Order: sequence, then structure tokens, then C-alpha cells
Amino acid sequence: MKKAVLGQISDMDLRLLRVFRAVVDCGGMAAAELELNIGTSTVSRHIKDLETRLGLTLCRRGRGGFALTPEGEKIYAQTAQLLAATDAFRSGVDEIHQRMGGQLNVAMFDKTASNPQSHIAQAIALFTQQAPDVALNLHVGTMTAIERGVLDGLYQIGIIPGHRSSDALEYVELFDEAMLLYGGADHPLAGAGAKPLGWDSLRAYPFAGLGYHSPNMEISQQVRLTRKATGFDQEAIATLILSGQFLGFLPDHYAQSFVRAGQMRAIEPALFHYECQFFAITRRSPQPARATRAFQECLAKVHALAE
Amino acid sequence: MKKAVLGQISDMDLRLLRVFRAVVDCGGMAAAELELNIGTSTVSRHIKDLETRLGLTLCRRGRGGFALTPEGEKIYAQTAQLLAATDAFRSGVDEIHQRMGGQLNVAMFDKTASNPQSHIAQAIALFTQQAPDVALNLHVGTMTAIERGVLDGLYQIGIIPGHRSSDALEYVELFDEAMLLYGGADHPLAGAGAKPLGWDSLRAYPFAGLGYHSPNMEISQQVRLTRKATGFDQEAIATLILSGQFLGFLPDHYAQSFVRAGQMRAIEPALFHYECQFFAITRRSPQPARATRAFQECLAKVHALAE
DNA sequence: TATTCAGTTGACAAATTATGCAAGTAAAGC
DNA sequence: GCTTTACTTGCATAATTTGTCAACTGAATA
Repeated sequence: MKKAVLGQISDMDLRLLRVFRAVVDCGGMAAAELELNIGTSTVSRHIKDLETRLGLTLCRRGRGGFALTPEGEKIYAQTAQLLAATDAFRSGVDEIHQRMGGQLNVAMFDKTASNPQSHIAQAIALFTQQAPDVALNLHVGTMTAIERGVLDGLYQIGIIPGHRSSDALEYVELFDEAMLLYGGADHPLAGAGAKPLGWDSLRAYPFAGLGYHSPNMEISQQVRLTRKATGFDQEAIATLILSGQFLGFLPDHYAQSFVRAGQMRAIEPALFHYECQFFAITRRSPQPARATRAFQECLAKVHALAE
Repeated sequence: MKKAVLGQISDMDLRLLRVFRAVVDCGGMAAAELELNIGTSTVSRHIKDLETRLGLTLCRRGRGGFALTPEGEKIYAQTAQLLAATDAFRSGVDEIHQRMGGQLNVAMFDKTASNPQSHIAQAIALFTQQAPDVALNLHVGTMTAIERGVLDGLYQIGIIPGHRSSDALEYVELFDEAMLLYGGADHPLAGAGAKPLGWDSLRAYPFAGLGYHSPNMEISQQVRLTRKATGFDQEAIATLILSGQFLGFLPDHYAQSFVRAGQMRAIEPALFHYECQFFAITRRSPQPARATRAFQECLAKVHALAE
């Protein structure tokens, strides 16, 4: 250690941070070796350098697994932001060159791929034809994570169901999704006999809902369903429903395969349902790069045609 | 040039960008020499390196002045953003160390210093006692520039008059300012005899207003004053008023010195006036650093005491 | 025309960094 | 206890970065 802890800490090469990110993403140094094309010894050194310069222990390593310390978690988040800023810089340069290049990070909500009304795949096809030099990174995350990520520049585009809207974001309407209420095959309400009369009668049954802000949560609060189990992914909700103990909302397209297999049934679909509208979000403030706008247009065009 | 134009452009040391920023800020390489403690030759090299790597010409230089090219302007803006991100990273590290360090960029509205109700200076005194290791940078700018700057992380705190509010920002009320209508000493309305009856009668006189979004602009639109001259700083408005040709709104504390010197008079201050409320703004999304919160509290405390 | 200011360039030195090899360590698993 | 896995370290070296000096170019200016 030479320059001491203080001074221009962030002058430390971004490489150190890139290495750190890669190591975390790969879950260990040995794994990152391939990704980074450098020997483990070098990786080890880099991580230690970083720790020294930051004056923090970032991760616990050794046999028996790799784990970030709490500080490591924070630094990892910071790192992601800083590296996103460098990508933004690069986009800016590309912008001036009137070319599309760099990285495009798109984040989408849970279980959007199987929705037949969603044509994200086509949009990607269209986009990659238009902009073959852009490296596309697709993420999946919760609604809040996506919103924050777009706001913070971690993602350039997000695809999420609509709820409240932020004036720092731009929204483009894409497609809808029908949410139906499902129960396990042997759930009391799944039989042909027992027909509940309305939303009120549902409150007697344990309900499984999403544990983060989402239309699912809004609806269940509106009709005051008692959430007895919480999932943090729609797949988790599906699992809870499959246990036979809970009712829960799922996108119809996603539940369909379970219904076909006889593992699940929709409960009174004509009555118990709601619609979600999906939007593409981009941030307003630092004007999105050319590639971002192009992808947004691809999404809009493909979905407008399909209507 | 080795690594070619493509590839990890932003890996190029942030130093290059820092040098570029310093050169632009100082208005030339020779001037930046002192600031950077490196010889002109080195500076020249760095700038050229940067140009090569970006594939752009950033500035026109030589005898007879230094000037950014349009691309240079854009890169300069991008650079400011990226370097702000590195500062944010550093703040994040400080945060973990539970210490306050790094840079704090505060931006304030025009002519706030002379307002006796504003105690920004005291807040700074209090803050520097609490956090002696933080380098404080004070900027002055227009309302929109400050808002955008805070949103983009260029500034951590802004002090501006309130108008519409953004939900991406947090507002803390600080102090008020009384805005009165002024005319030059020999303006027809400045005489003791001619008393206009109301806002309507003002429309006959040329009015000087601010050329960017501000309470001044809102008010003048509300009462439909015809803006015949535009200033982009309140000092500009004052100059226009001093010409004797225009009426215009100024903060009373600022106009006072002109009034004392007999160069300006307030027109019917009991009737033609409005109040501006000033707020400290910080952004919500990436949680502000410890130092930012501390400064915000200093501002709040000092102004609460003074009430 | 000579001078001076601003910046550019070639040659080169010093310092720092990157990275590999090989030996070492520590814990998990047999 | 031996082996394996996952990482650490000392040593050596190549590559890159960072910077200086001094000579040089070209435009403004006296």
C-alpha cells in the first residue's frame, strides 16, 4: 500500500472494480478466471489490492464457498453504479459518432417470456438486425428493482406492469396480461360443486401473494385478502399454489401448463381476475442513448403491429 | 494508439478525463499546468491521447484562444457526469467507514447571498466544524440547471425557490424572499404622483423578466405582463431596470442597495409583490451520502432557529 | 522581421502495474 | 492422514503509464 487510504480513491483503475464484479457474479475467483482470461493468482491479487485500497474486507473466501461481507455487498452495489456510469459515458461517445454500440441492459418482469401477447423476442430480433454491434444484456427482476435500476442507470430499459407512475420515467404501453385466481387440484374451491359467491367469500381461504410492490399486492390489499404465504417470484407463488394449501393469482399463460397437467385450476375465471398492463420504461433525465431509443421503438412497433 | 477505438473505452484512466476537465475549466493547457502540477507537454499529450481514443477532436487550441468543439462540449458534459459518479463511489466508501469525506457540491440560486433571511453562510460554518474533511464546492446556477444537476448527481444539494415539485427529490423548507416590483429612478411610475390602480394597468409598461423557468416567469405569465426584455440572471434584470426603460421584479434585499443609491424605486410595494419560498433539494434515489445529509441538517437547523 | 505565446513532438527515464509460475496454506471430504 | 479445492504469496519479468527535457511549429504582435 502506497498512496494511503485517502486521496483519489476512485482513481484506482476501474479494472479492479470490473474484476471484483466478475468474481462476485461468477461466485468465486476460480470461476472468474475463465471469464476474465487471467490467472487465479492475478485475480486474487486484484481483490486484495481493492480491499487494501478501500480499507475493507470485501469477501470471505477459501474452501467452502465464497461469500460477500456486508461491506462487500455495499461496494458491489456501488461498483455496479459506477460501471453503469462508464457505460453511459461510452454510449455518449457512440452517440456523437452517430453509431450504436456499447451495452444495452434491459430488465423485465417475472414470467413475461411465456405471455403470448408479449413480443419481446420479436423486438429483440428486430433490434439486433438494426444494431448488430450492441451487446444486449437481459435481466429479470422485481418491479421496484427494475424501476430503481432504470432510474439509477443500471438498466436502460425496463418492462414492468403499470401502477403509480414517476415523472422521471417515460412510459410506453406494450401489452396486457390476464391474471386469474388459481388453486391446487384438490383445493376445496377447485371442485365443480363449491362456487363462492364473491370476493368476500375468498377471505376464508389462505392466500399466497407477492412480497413486493406489484399489482398483485395492490389487488389483494384492495379486496382485503389475508396473505398467509408470501412469494418473491411468481414461480414461488405457483409453488405455493401447487402445495394445495393456498389460492393465488398467476398470469393465465403461465398457469396454463400446470392446468393442462391437472395440477391447478382457475377459480371462477369470469369473476376473479384482473388485467395488468405492461409498459416499457426509460429514464428521462440524462437523455437515453441512441441504442436505447432504438430498442424502445422496436418494442413499440412490434406491439403496435400485433394489436 | 494501441487498443484501437473500440473495446473498453472507459478503462482509459479517469485521469485523462480529469485532465480534460481541468483544461476546460482553466481555459487552456498552459493555465491548467498549475492546477495539475504537470508540465504543458504532458497536458498536451493527455489531451491528444483522449482525442485519439475517443476518435474526436475535442478542442481547438493554439495562439488566439482555446475553444471546445461541439463534440468537446458534449464530452465535457459526459465527463462531468462520469466524474460525479466516481465521487459518488468514494462517498459510498466513506459511508461504510462511517466517516465524512470527499467532495460536497452545493448549488444555489442567484442572489441568495444577500438575503438576510438566508443563513447559508452559518450553515456552512456549522457544517465545516462538523465535517472538516469534506471539500465544499459552491456553485450558482439557474433553477433548471440546479434541479437537473441534483437529479444527475452533479450536485448533492441545491437551494432553489419552490415551484412544481418532483417526486424524485426531497424538499426541505428554508427561508422566504420578498419580491417587489422596481423601476428606474425616472420611470413614469416611480414618481410619487402617478399611482397605478392594479395589475392590469401595468401591462402598458415594458417589463423585464427572467428567461428561464422560475417564479418570476410564472408570476409574469399569470398576470400577463408583456416581457419586452429578458435577463438570464437577476443581475441582468437589475441592469435592465437601471436603464430606466423597464419594470421588473427583484428580491427586496438585493434591490435595496440600488434604492439607497437613488437609482431605483419600488412601485407600490404593498400591492405589487410576491413571496418566494426557498427549499433545499436532495435526490432520493441513490441515498445521499452522510455528508450530504449532514449539510442538509445544518441548513434546516440554522433556518429553523432563525424563524 | 523578430519575438513571444501556446501547444506539439521525439527521445528517453522512472515508476507502476499486470501477470505468470511455482511453492505454500488452510479447510473440506474421503 | 491424504487429496483436492480454492486461494495466497514470493519472485521474476514484461508491459504500460506517467512524466520530463529540449527542440520545434505556427500564429499573433510589436
